This record gives sequence, structure tokens and C-alpha cells, in this order.
Amino acid sequence: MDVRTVCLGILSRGSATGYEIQKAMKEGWPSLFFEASYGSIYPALAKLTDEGLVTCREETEVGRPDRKVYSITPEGDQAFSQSLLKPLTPDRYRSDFLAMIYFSDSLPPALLQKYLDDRIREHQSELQLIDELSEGDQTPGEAFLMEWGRRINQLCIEFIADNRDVLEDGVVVQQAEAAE
Amino acid sequence: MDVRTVCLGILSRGSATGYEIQKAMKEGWPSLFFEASYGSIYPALAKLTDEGLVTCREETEVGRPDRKVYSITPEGDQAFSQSLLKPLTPDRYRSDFLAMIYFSDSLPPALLQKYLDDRIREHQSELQLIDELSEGDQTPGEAFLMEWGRRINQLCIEFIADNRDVLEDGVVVQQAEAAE
DNA sequence: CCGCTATATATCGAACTGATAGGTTTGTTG
DNA sequence: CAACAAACCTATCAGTTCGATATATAGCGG
Repeated sequence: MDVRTVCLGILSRGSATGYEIQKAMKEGWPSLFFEASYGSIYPALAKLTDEGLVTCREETEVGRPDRKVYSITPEGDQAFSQSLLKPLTPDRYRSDFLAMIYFSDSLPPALLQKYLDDRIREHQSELQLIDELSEGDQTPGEAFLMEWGRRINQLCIEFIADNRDVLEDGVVVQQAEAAE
Repeated sequence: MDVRTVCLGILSRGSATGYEIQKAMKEGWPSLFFEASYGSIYPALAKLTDEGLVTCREETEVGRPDRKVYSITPEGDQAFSQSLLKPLTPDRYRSDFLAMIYFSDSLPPALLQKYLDDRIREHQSELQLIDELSEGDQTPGEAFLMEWGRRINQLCIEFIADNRDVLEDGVVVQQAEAAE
């Protein structure tokens, strides 16, 4: 699923500006499964407009750039439903954190500890984000995503707390061996 | 952490060809946190060779393309250790599966069920991969990644089994409402 | 009044993907 | 045993996407 399609999907939930779409991918429900930069969102919206899948209503503001509010068209709705029928592509995941873990034997122990502490805090922030998103309305999809996000983040926090000694003791053992 | 750096990291564990590096990112431990295509791996290795961070020993084979075995140099080792000190970039995650969940109200119920079944099977495959990787040697980082991967995949399987009715019943309820 | 954050648009070089090309060896199966 | 598939190995390239940056204005706190 590319930027084009996710933009369509978000617009199928309601009209939005490019900025708001990016924000949804950064702080809304879509942040749990997608993210994209302006550099791909704006060209995507321009192309979707060309193809008649969305329309653009330009709200002229005084003294600042025009707000371009995009809305999905019936053709866009149909194109989106269609694209949901195409086979799912595999998840793509890239994690500096897990890479750091894998290569942690080449890392100063103090830095490793800092990274682990930071990571726990990040998971806690995401739990808080999910709590905030969960207030109010709830489609079945959102309810599923909410609980999914909660469980994953809780597991990660618990796992790091329980297993960090595997990494930190590994370092200690190596130090003891080196001391012999 | 870009392709360059991960290639360096993999080479710090032992010499390899471009093909083997790609395989490690697809089927080895690195697959848990990184993936890259040939289109980025080969140029990265060429550039690293130019910069003297890796060396390339060309093994001429009879009747097939030369095997280019890359090895890390002391400068490469140092560059890699250095790059581990740079602040971690946030994880990047993109999931067609979770997107499909979020938009599942626009999806035929039968297809939703198929996607959920497929997903459980994918998680089971990954559990099997982790079991295979876990045979033999084990650095602290690998032990941590192993258990991390196991727990996450187990949680996902269990969660889908326990909560799929939230999505599927949602659909059923909508059908009942439509029938009135 | 300075710096910061939020709103909003947009571009651009660099990085990366996904598909394709090209050729060989090894293993399997009808 | 021949045909076929899968693994091995290098490599390119169009198109997509990232990350940083530019440009403005409003509003808030120190």
C-alpha cells in the first residue's frame, strides 16, 4: 500500500489538507501502520487530483498560504475499495534500536543502558498516545488497533525490563573475562 | 542506520558476498530489524570499497560470474563503532495488514477472514525461522532478539485469535442492521 | 521582543525499492 | 534421465520515498 492509497483511505474518513494527512500519519490511528513525509504526500495529492479521485477546494486565507482542502470523489471511493482487494504486501520494519541490540557487543555499556531507558520511555509515550486516541468514537478497526497497540507496547516495556540483564550481564561477564 | 552501516555491521561478523548480505537481511538475524534490496546493497559495497572501509577479494570462478567476497578493514571496524555512537533514529514501520484492519469496514468479510488466517500463518513461519536461527551459537544480542521475536509473534497470534470477533462481529452487526 | 510551536504549502538531492536481466550449479520429480 | 525449479551471484534503473530545508503567519511564554 503506497502513499497514494493511504491518502485516499484517510480522505475516505473525511476531507483534509495535506498537512492534516501528514499529522494523521504521525499522531493519529494511521501512525500505527504508516508514515510518510510531505515530499511524498503533496505529489500524491496532486496526482490524485489530476486523475479525478479527489477534488481540491482552495480556501484563500488572508496573509498566509491558501488552505487546500482535499475531498474524495465517488471515483476515489471506488478506487480505494478496489485497492483493498489487491493482495497485501508484507510488513516492512526497520529498527535502529534492534540493530543496536544485535551489535551491542561493540557498544559502551553506559550507552546501551541509556538506549534501553530511552526505549522504555518511547513505548510509554506511545501507550499514552493510544489512550488519547481511544477517547470517544470507536470503529471495530480502531478498537482492534487500540488493543493491539496497547498489548505490543506493554510487552516491549515488560520485556526490556525483564531481559536487559542478558545484555548488560553479557558485558559484565566479558569484562570479568578480560580481567583474568 | 542506512544500508551502508548495516552492511558494515554484518561484515564485522565475518566476510560475505553481496548476495550473502542480502540473504542475512532476509533470513538471518538482521531480518528482524532490517531489509534491503540488491539495488541498495551493491552500490553501498562499491562505495565502502572506494572509501577503504571494506576490501574486495575477487574469486574467479570457472564458467560463472566472479564471487566478490567483501571483508571489513580496521578503518571499517572503527567507522562502524563510531556510527553506533550516533543517536538512534526512530523505528520505521509500514503494515498493509494493520492498514487493512483499520479500513476493514470497506472490506468483504470473507476477505477479512482470509487475511487474518494468512497473518497467523505468517507469524508461525517467523516463529519457525527464529527457532532455526537459535540453533547453536548465541551472542547476548542474539539471545535477546530471539526471545523478543518469539514473544512478539506469540502475542500477535494469540491476539488475532482472541480478538478477530471484534472485527468479524462488527461486520455481522452491520449486516443485521442493514437487514432491518 | 526573542524564540518556540503550530499551521500550511512546497521542493530537491539522496536513498531506496521492486523489477528485471543474465548466466551457472544443484536438487528434485515425473 | 530429462525437464524443471531453486539456489547462487552480479548488476542496473525507473520510479518512489525520505529528510532536510525554504517560506510565511499566528500566538504564546520568558
